[in-house]
Amino acid sequence: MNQFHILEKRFPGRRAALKRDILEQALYCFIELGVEATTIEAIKARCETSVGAIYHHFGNKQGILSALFFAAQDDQRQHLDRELANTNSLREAVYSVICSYLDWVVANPEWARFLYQARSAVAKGPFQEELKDRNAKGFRELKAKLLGFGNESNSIVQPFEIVISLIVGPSENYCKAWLAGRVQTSPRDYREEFAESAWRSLQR
Amino acid sequence: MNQFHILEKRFPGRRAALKRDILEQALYCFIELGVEATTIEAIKARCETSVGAIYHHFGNKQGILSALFFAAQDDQRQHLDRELANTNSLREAVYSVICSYLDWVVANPEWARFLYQARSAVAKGPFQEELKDRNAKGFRELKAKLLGFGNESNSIVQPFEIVISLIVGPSENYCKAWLAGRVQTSPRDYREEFAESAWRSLQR
DNA sequence: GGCAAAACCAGAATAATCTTCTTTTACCGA
DNA sequence: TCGGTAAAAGAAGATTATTCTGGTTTTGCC
Repeated sequence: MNQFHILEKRFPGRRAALKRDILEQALYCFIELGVEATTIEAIKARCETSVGAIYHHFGNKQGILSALFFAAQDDQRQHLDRELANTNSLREAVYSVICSYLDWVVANPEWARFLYQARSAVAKGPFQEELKDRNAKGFRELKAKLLGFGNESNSIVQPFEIVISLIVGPSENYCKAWLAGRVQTSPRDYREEFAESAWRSLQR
Repeated sequence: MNQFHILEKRFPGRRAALKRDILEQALYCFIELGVEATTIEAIKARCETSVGAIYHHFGNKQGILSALFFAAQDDQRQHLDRELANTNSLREAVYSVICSYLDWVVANPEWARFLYQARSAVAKGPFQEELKDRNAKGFRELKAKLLGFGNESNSIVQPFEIVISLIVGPSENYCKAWLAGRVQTSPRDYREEFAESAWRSLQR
């Protein structure tokens, strides 16, 4: 199982082999050269196919970018959902949001790097609506889960608007720094610190 | 004083008028259409100049992007430095980091939006080294300031690596959400919450 | 198996875009 | 005023994205 199980899961089977290969090589290019600097030609060369095939599968460059982006985001969200499913208290839920995030980034550093890099491009591209819908759905579900612990949820400080920022903000910031090489220690090593710290920051 | 005092300060004088205008229109395009989608042609059209003039001043598209990016980042940093200069305790320093950040974003929403959007493009482009150096310098200085409060600084929880993430992570996350329209309340209204919350999260 | 329809793939042709180059013009100090 | 340097214009060239046309393979169905 290599790091491309994400693609295998999303585009399974023999028929989609080239599709997966294009995406895999495109991911490499995007990470290596940056989104703007990777050309269709470069992707084509890496997987020894034709521009026709690429455009057949993805329509245009944004199509490749978006397919990769949504695949990664969905996998991340699935991972979160699995962790979140069997939590029975607010504290557990907060811990699992943070830990599942840190774990996913450490397990999929290339994908994480790509997610950070590509977000703004996708947000401006032809799939901006889909991105908005997905994000809105994600936030709605997370909100429902966090507010679903009855009385305990009331202990949460202040308006809910800022709660998610308080929970994931620090972890997100640190993961970016780690992926950029600005700090060395793996985010996993700080699970406790981030989780505990987030929990404290929620108390009034 | 419009929102382009940042440009006036950085490229002053009559001679630089076109230069500023190009940057101003380019900023508009980048925000409106996204970095990838804005063409030199579009910028040219907006300020009624020629491609020759644009390339004379900036060399290439990345040059425009980087000039804007560094201008914004420097202004933001100057704002931080001014706030930070007259703080005399760790608590005050933490507060001023957060408040100066929130204030700057609210005062310059277009620039802030642009900063978030353009970062990854600059990080991959021909000015990546300059970006790295600037960031490294910024972190070094902030670290020195925060650790310069003698005994008080020792009360800070755990390794310093994660301290900056704990401080600015939530604010940053919330500002992005606000600029994207996902939340409505101005970041300024949550100054106290973010500052207090960050301070608490630092205590052991 | 045989057939039609759809999906798939290749590569040349086209169009959009970036960048360079040459020429002209404006500015400023001596 | 004059000479030099910077500024500006716009045509020409290079790169890159996208389309189009034609052929091949796979699939669903009888």
